[in-house]
Amino acid sequence: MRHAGRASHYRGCGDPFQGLWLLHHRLQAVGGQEACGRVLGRQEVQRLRRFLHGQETQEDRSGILTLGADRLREALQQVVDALGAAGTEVLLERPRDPTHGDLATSVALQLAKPLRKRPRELAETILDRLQVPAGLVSRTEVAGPGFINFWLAESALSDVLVRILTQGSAFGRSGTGTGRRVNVEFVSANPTGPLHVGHGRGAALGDAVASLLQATGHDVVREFYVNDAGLQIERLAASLWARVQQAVGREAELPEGGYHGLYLEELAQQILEAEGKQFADLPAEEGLERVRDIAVRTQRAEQDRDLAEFGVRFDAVFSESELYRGDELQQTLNELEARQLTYERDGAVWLRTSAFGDEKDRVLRKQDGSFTYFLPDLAYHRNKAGRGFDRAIDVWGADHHGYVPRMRAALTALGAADDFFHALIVQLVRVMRHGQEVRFSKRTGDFVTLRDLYQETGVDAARYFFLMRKGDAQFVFDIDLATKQSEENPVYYVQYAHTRMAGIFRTANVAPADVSADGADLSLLVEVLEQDLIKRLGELPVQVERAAEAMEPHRIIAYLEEIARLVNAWYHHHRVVGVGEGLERARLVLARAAQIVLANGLNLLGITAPERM
RNA sequence: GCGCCCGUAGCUCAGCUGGACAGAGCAUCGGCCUUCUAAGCCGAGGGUCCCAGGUUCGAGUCCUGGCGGGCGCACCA
Repeated sequence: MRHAGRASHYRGCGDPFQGLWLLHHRLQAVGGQEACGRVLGRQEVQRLRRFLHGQETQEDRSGILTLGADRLREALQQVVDALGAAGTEVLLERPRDPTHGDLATSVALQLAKPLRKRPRELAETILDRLQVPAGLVSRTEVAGPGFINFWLAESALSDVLVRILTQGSAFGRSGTGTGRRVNVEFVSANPTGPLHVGHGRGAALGDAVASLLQATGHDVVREFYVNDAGLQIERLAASLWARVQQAVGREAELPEGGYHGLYLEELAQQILEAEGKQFADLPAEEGLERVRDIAVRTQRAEQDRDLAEFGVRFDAVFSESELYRGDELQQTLNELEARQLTYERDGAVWLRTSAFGDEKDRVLRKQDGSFTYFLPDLAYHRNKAGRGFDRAIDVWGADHHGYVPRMRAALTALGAADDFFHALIVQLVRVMRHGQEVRFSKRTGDFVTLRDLYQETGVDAARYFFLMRKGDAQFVFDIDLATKQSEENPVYYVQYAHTRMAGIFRTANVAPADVSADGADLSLLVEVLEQDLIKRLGELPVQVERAAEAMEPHRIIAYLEEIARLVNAWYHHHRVVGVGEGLERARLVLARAAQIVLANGLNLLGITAPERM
């Protein structure tokens, strides 16, 4: 096991050009439309839709609320630059404390020293000079040591809802990574046995990271690498052959370092049933070869089945044996030699990885003339680069983290860009059941398989649990908690919020997809919970970008739990159906937006968003 | 011995890449189902952010040194 875990109803403004007027103002984010409410005409919606669509690839990245924070940031930046601090980048953040506004910046604090001014005075100066895009901000203040806080105008909020409903399942996507080709390699379990819980964590993480990268515009290939050559496979074959012999009553011993798992005994039985008892009489050499092929095929098929049931699909499966067939090992070696990066010592061929940041040089070809595992791995990653990938992301188990520096060093030696190779390290999983740790070990045959796990907990629960923690944190999987179909189980919380939105549409007798902002007066959404929820819903694209950049899916889980909490609270305190036509329309829009965000987020993680539970 | 990761509430873990009083879930205690699913909502208690220095206007976050836990240090894969 190399990679272990590897609008149109008018409200009486009487202006025949209201639609255009509104549109213009919305696009310019000029305020003053309060008197006209925020009733959207159908044309307006369509034009806004086109506008939004064209903007998709140039998303703002700084802001919390998508359709405006960026302009505010730029306005601030202009003031800062004019003050003679051009090197300082203005950052807008959402304060933790809501009494500090919707957006805040600490530039005045940062600039106080270099400009030799008092932070609060500087903040006032910045505010004086700031040309706040009107219609976006309703209030500003200087607070604390010199923070500048902004409160968003209501119109900015309804823009968020329109945007979400308009984009639908595409909401959350962006184009940050457009044009970048990324290979995400994960699981990559040896075909020597069933996938275990550690592989599950790698599978959930790799798949989610791949989805995050796709959502940000990257061109992604999910790849599975099969170590179908080498010592482990020989041991597997020898183990299976021994089991075949034992199954016909002969004395046979498993090889040293062999595989003791029950699955090989079962496979031996199946082989004999299919091939007849005389199979055991084959000459050892032929028997071993037959049994090796059967073992690898069988194990791969089972792994694929388990992964498919777990909801993971690979775009490519790459076999180590392809490298041998294509002579790529030798080519890689030749290339390294040509670059004079190798030398011979003690009868072995070494690679000067230490010249590229590794702690010591590494052997490529052993004394006995055979290659180390390092060379095929190198050749494989060279192959990835050759296939045109800009980046190669590998999900590895923590037990291989020490392998990262030499891989990076070797790839640098081969001329790869610094950011070409990136290893995502996944800590091994400990499994608890009934308060006791379940040990698993492939060799002793005593372990919890991935299949056991998802059959017991369900795929959604298993994936959720794997993803709710940072990959490189040690993690205890509590089977009892994951299995509980009750409020104690965190998996259902987010799904339930989604289900409740679906319930509203059932009661209202509308198809969710038919809910539209057209004709809805979104200014009626005045409740605190509603406004908080809207602000947070608008963050999805930013959250996805950040999670993709950090390659940390657990951030999406944390965000979704926050959304679910706001949704559940809103649901509990405010009714939608039967509260009066106008308000009901507006709230249906909000419910739909919430449903979209929850569904998009869950789908990104490979978790279903059920209509009913 | 060296390297990497982790150390935050009783437990499992977040903390938006240095911001304003440190959060969630579970567990504990109290309240809420004639109304869109109570798998829910509202509230309470609970903290030396491992320790000690340092950088900074500001540190859970960055630096150094300790302590504790995991993993790794092969001509094994």
